[in-house]
Amino acid sequence: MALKDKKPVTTGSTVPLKIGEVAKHSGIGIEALRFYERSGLLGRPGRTQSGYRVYDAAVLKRLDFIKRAQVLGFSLSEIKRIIADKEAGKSPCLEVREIVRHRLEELGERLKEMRRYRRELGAALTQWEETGELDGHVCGLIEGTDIEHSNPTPRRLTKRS
Amino acid sequence: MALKDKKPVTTGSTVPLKIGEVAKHSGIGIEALRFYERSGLLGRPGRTQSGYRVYDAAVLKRLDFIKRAQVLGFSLSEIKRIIADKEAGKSPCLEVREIVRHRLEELGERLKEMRRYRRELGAALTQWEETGELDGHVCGLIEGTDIEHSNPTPRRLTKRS
DNA sequence: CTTGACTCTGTATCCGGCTACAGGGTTTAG
DNA sequence: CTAAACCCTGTAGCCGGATACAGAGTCAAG
Repeated sequence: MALKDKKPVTTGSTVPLKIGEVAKHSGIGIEALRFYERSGLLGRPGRTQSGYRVYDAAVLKRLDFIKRAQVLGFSLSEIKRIIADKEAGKSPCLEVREIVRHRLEELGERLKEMRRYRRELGAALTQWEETGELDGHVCGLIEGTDIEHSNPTPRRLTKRS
Repeated sequence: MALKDKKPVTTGSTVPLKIGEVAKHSGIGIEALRFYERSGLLGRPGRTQSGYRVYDAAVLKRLDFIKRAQVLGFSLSEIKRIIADKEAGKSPCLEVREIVRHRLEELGERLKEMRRYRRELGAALTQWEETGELDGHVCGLIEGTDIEHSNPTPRRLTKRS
């Protein structure tokens, strides 16, 4: 206690954050942070002698990246690979390129599909908002399978059990 | 490679498909079909006296709808609501409109985000494919948290059991 | 009749991504 | 000194969306 490394700070920009603070600033939740750590997304943080995690403010950027990537549809394990490659100093993200390119393609396709569908939906929407009726577009897609076919519960004519 | 129309396929007349056939034609898998049924997405099909499910070919359209909706990010329970409303003859999908409109908005936003990010990623990709180096864009997003802060596992200086 | 493909129900399992909780230690303000 | 507010580990649970398997009945061909 005589020597508290509490806040010499100042070195670079390493303001030591405890997990709760990280949670607050990142909006990610303590449990999730630990979960990320377990999952290898964060790289283990420093510890105080008593075992408390101490984070460098930079972790916030990382978390931000993670969130963004997630929103884009990257899975945690992909994100992990991306980060791992980068971290490992492995030449500029060899497989990351793969992942990214791949994602990019998928992205493109989903974009197209979504746009197409959006048009469809949007059209149907306005159309039936005006008419108060829909004729076939969206709900037309549902159409059929008239749910009311079943026999009155013939469930067990045979004697099972 | 249409369905075997061994029977007059006139209005709603049930070309009886057994679950396996439905699975094959829809590409959805027997277990999943039963799961959907349990989840209320399909409305219970007819049964033979022996209890086998008998589907009307129309179910294939429904399944198609489900798949499409899923791809678009609708959850099964939303899809269920949509279908339920339609089925129930409830006036033209009142809440469906809500759902759809809502989705539409979300869709729009995600589209924008995705496009933005795609640009970023794409840019970084080509750039570092040319230079063989990346300088900051994508991987720059990762940046920081230099993983190597930890003390050599100081894990438990205190004695905790 | 026998066999093999198919189906039934019910329960268990998986995966991803968290979240909760129990049962402790630590820090700090009063 | 004490209590509150943190933090720790470990394990369990949840939700969505399936998937697997066991154990039994059914059906059609040979």
